[in-house]
Parts: sequence; C-alpha cells; structure tokens
Amino acid sequence: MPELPEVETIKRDLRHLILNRQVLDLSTDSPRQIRPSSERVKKVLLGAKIKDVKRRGKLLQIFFSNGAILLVHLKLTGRLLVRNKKDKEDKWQHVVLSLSGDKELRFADLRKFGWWKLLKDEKELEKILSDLGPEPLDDLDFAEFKKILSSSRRAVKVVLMDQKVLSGIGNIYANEALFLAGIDPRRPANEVSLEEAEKLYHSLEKALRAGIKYRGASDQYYLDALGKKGAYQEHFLVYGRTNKKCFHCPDKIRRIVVGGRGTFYCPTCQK
DNA sequence: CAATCAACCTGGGTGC
DNA sequence: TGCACCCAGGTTGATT
Repeated sequence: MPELPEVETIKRDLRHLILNRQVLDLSTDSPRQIRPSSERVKKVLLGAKIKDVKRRGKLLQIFFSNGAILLVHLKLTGRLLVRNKKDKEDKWQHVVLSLSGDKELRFADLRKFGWWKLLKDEKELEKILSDLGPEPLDDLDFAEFKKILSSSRRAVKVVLMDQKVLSGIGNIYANEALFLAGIDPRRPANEVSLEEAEKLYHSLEKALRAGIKYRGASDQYYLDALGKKGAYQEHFLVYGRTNKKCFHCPDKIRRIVVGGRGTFYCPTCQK
C-alpha cells in the first residue's frame, strides 16, 4: 500500500473534502485498530470540526478544532474514503467517522494492520514524529543524504526504506529509484560512490514526484479518498516485473529478497 | 550494531 | 473443485 506519494495524494484529497466538517459519530467493527479505544476517540471527537490534514512520512494527521489530533497509518491495505452517508458499504470497511453534510470518512482495510490513534496534543505528535527521518522531498539536501548512506553498512535498499533514516519510502519507490540510479539494491550503503549517491538522490526525487503526479500506485489495494485508482503502476520499470524484459537492455528483471522484502532489479543495468 | 524471523490479518494467485 | 503453498506496498519486537 501507501507510501509517501499515496499518503500525500490522500492528504490533498481530504483537504478538499472534509475540512470544516463536524464529527457526528464514530463506529467500528474492528476496535483493535483504534487507540486508545473507539469509545474514548468518539467521546473526544464528537462535535469537533476538522481543521487541517497533514502528512509526515507515511503518517497522516487530522487536526480538530478542540486540539485533538488523529494519527492514521494505512500500513499495507488501508484506505481512507470519503463517501456520502447513503453510499453502499465499502469492501473491508471497518471504521466510520460520520460528518456533517451527510458525509462519512471511512477506513477500509483488508489485512487490518492499519490503525487510528488519538493524540492529546501537538506535543505528543512531535514526540512520535521525532523518530522519523527527514522528508525526502522537503528537508533533505544532498549532503545529508550522502551522510546517511555513508553511515551504514546495510544494503542500500534497506537503508532507503528505514523510516528512522528517511521517511515515506517503501518497497515500490525504493525499487524504482534504485533502478533509475543503476544501483544494485544489495550494495552496502556506505560503498555507494559520491557519483552514484548523487544519481540516487535525484532518482529518488524523480520516482516520488512521478508517484504524486500519477496520484499513487494502485498495484493491488491502493485507492485515493474518492475510491479511485492511481496510475503510477502503469509506469513501473522494475516493481513486480519478474522475468519481464528490462526497458533499458535485453536482460530480464529478476526478483530476489533483500531485508526480507521482495526486491526487483535488472542484473545488467544495476551494478 | 546488524540480520533474521515471527507476528499482526485476509486475501489472491498458482500448481498439483 | 479442492487444497496446499507462496506472495503481499509496513512496522515492531524477540532472538541470534
């Protein structure tokens, strides 16, 4: 599911769809996904208005008029959908936040790994966000990126996906960026040369910006807040293309496992 | 410090 | 059709 571009797309959607709406009700058939508890969250949010929606890494934050903040993580298969009250129930729908104007913010999640967490205030939010690495498209200059790579001997792909080191990059964009940069995902990060690091820095930005431009990658489960698919999957160069021909050479894309995750690369183009 | 693995869940796809 | 098995965009915590 959702990595930086997908969560960013949802954030932008929500800003158009639910700002200034008032919370009228909260219901769920999967209470474990709501913290500290659905009763508590309902009690605090009832009557409050949605004032802002932000994103940091893969975390979505919904700010309310009473100071409460709802932190949302979609994990692998979570969806945040804005529907009309009368619309038919969504597949895998587990939480419904009823809003004024006969709207609903629905949380659908096949695997039920995603969660909603109510925070007391900004301070609690800051504490959680302080564990995240820099935003690749905002506060990451090349010098810092190079430093990040130089300070780890782990596989470069594992480092890219480590949220404490860089925030928002998941399996799809890590694979795509490494292909664009011509770097083997298993290479120890600290052995990536200055020139390669520069290429990777720009490739990462390119892949993430393309992901946002195409409104995310809907390989299997991802949908935006209106329930529509993104289109970035149509532009995948390596992700999920096992045994298919590389777009840049006659070789075939190979699937291996790096850091316990499916990894796709071209043995000829990526060294 | 780094690597591996299980766990949290529910499918879809494939091969026999 | 049935069934076993592998795979899945994420993160955490235990173990080695």
